[in-house]
Amino acid sequence: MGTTKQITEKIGILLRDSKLSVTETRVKILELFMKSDGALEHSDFEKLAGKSFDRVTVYRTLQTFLEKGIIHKIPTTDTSVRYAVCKSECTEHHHHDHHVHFKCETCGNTTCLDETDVPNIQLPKGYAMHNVEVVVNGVCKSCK
Amino acid sequence: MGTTKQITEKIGILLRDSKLSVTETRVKILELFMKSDGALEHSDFEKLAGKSFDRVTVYRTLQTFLEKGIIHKIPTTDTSVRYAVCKSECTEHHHHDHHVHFKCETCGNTTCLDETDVPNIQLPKGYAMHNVEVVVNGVCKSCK
DNA sequence: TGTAATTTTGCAACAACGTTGCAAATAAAT
DNA sequence: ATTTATTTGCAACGTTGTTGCAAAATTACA
Repeated sequence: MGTTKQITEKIGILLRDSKLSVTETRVKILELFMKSDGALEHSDFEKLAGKSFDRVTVYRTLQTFLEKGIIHKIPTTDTSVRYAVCKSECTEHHHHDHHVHFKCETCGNTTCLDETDVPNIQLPKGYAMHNVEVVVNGVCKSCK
Repeated sequence: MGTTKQITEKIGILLRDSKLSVTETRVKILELFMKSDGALEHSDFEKLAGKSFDRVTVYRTLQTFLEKGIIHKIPTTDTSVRYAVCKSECTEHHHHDHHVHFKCETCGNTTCLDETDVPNIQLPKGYAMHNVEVVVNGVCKSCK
C-alpha cells in the first residue's frame, strides 16, 4: 500500500487528474478511503480523522468525488448511503461498477470483491439492462 | 388479481395468519401494495389512498410487516427505503428474497422479477453466503 | 513571490426524515 | 356488553441532508 507520503502524493495526482483543487479536506477524506478496507458512510467522516469535518463539507466533497468517478455508491437496505473508491478503470464518463459487494453480518463492514465477477442475468423480453448491482450478505473471512 | 372484495378478504386472512389485528390502516396499506405493480417507499403511503395516514403509523406498520415477513426491503443507492410484498413462500422465519429487482431509469419504478433467477456466485475462499441481492438498472418493458 | 481570480469551506438557518412516550381510540377476548 | 390488549395519533425531539452567503484557502498569473 505504500508509505503515508506515497499515499499523499498519489492522492494529489488523483485530484489534479480530476481537475480538483487539492484541499486538506479532500486529501483527508481520500486517505480514509485508502486506509479503510471497507465501504464508508457519511457519518464515518465526521467522527474519524482526528479533525472533525463540517457536515456540509463532507456532503459536498462526496458529491464531487461521485461526479468525478473517484468513488461509487453501494446499495443498502437502510437509509444509509455507503461509498467506496472506484477501481482505476473508472472515470467520470465510464464506470466499471460490475463487481460484487459483500456485506458482513457480523462486523457490519461492506467490501468490494473486485475479483468476483457478476454473472450474466437473463432478463425477460423487453427489458434493457444498463447496470447490475450485486450485494451478498454473509460472514466475511475475518469474522469466521 | 380479483375484485376489491376478494382482495380485502385475502388481506384479512393474511393478517390473521400473521397474528395481527385487522385494522383500517393495515388493510389500506396492504391494498396499496397489492394494487401497485412496483415497490413502494414510505412517502407513497402518506400521500396516496385518499385518506392520509399519520407518519408514525406508517413507519410502525411497515416495521411490523417486515418482522412478520409480509414485505421485504429492496436495496437502493440513495437514502430511500423501498418495500415490496413477499411471495407466498416467505414467512416470518424463512425468506426467499433470492429474486432479481429491476429499477427503471425512465419511470423510476422498481419491480420484482419473480421469474428471473439469481445466478450462482462464486465467492472467494473463507466467505459464507447467506443471501444475495440483485438490482438491475435499465429501461423496463413499459418505457421502451 | 505577491497579488488577483477562482474555488472551497464553514456557519446559520431550514426542511425532511425517522423515533419515542403517552393518552385516546380501536380491535379482540370473554 | 364489558374487560383486556393492541393500535393509533399527537407532541416533542434528534438526526440527516440542503441552500445561501461571507470568510478562507487554493490556484493562476504577472
